[in-house]
Amino acid sequence: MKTLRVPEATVSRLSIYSRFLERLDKNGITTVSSGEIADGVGVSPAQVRKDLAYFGDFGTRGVGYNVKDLLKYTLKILGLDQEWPLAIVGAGNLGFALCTNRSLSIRGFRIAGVFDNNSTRVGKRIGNLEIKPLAQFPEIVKKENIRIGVIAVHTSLAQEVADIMVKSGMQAILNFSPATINVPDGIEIRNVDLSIKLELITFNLGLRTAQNL
Amino acid sequence: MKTLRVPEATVSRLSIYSRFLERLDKNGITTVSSGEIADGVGVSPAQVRKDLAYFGDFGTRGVGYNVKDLLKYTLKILGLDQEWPLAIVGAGNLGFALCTNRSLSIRGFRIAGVFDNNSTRVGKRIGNLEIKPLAQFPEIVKKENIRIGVIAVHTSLAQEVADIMVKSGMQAILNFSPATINVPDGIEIRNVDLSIKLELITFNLGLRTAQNL
DNA sequence: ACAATTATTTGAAAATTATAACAAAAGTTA
DNA sequence: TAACTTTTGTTATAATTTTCAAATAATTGT
Repeated sequence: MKTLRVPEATVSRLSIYSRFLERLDKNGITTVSSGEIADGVGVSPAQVRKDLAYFGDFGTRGVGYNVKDLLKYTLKILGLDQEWPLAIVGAGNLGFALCTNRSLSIRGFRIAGVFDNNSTRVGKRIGNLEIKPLAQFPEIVKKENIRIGVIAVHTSLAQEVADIMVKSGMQAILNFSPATINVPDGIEIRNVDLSIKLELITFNLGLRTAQNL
Repeated sequence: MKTLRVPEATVSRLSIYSRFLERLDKNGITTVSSGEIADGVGVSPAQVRKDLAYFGDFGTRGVGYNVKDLLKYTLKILGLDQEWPLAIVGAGNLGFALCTNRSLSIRGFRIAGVFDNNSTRVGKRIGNLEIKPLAQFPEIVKKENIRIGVIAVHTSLAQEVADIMVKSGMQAILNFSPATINVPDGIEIRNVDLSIKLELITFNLGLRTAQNL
């Protein structure tokens, strides 16, 4: 099988294209050019074509891309032609926000379990989901066939939670804490860091004032 | 002034090094080598040295880096030797989570204003902060000297909120909605997308099953 | 004081990623 | 049908980023 390596940045942009296509489709637009996609999401047309070319010839020269088809392809490529159940550990404010976040559910993610060890939280409900004690994590993720775990606990507990996730057979972990998590090879770990982007901003604003721009 | 361009990836990693150093310092460790930093945060030692070298010669050959000093330098470089007041628009679950998030405050960010147009939310308090109507945004950010706006509203309102932020003189915007935001040149926009990383995961898990790894 | 060791600097090489240019294909018009 | 326009897919070029390797500096132990 020819599995040419795709840059991660390309996959991330594919997510963005995909959502843009969703919007076009919702607005009844049937055809779109690389240039229009580029304008819509803020990249160059060449980039759009190059990115899509990794996965196949989806367009028609002189015409552009069929919105519905390309949307279907991008979703398929991203693995979003199926529902992905998630297990969130940490039912604090962030965990709560994630559970109720619409942009996740729209894209095919379903919160299938929320866990916490804080006794004031366990037993309470978020939507129609009951917060379970962490001890039930292994059992529930097995029953629900969950492969992706989400860490939404405080930094100091993050590694511990990750270990439990690994032991319970999670194949991928999305970590919202600023901690650096260690996992065995073969397990995918991704971090969403709330302050890294802010620090990128302060770095740049700092430069700006330094140079009086 | 010699302002050699620093890769964005380098700045992001600097944030990570900086937090690692904070932890070392807290544990009373005074000296650290590039290899130890590398192990701690999951990059290569060469990468650590190269990244730090953009900003100066902080290390001593044969010894390594002084933790306290390097921490101070990294914070300074990132602009975190001062407090940054933030204005959050959107007091839903995500906005609430951001307001109460400790990892932001630890790094010198202070939520100086929370805004919403939902009348069920306006007037309520998050901690010791009162949720204000969006109409008061221009006035308050001026008074509080806020340069960074945070978008935590639903996708459909994101651009509108960004426009208000720009008009009110924000120099940078951190956008938590999956919308693509357009801002004039000179204004910095950064996106934190909750589902892009998840879709990167599903892409990779998809490949994995496709190849039976 | 000197060798041995450790670990940074520095600069070059390699790899990766993005940009630009262009030929090929499809549709359109005369 | 032939010329023209549009827009893709692809190849080539450029820029960026990471890795590697040699040179240098400080420390420790003998």
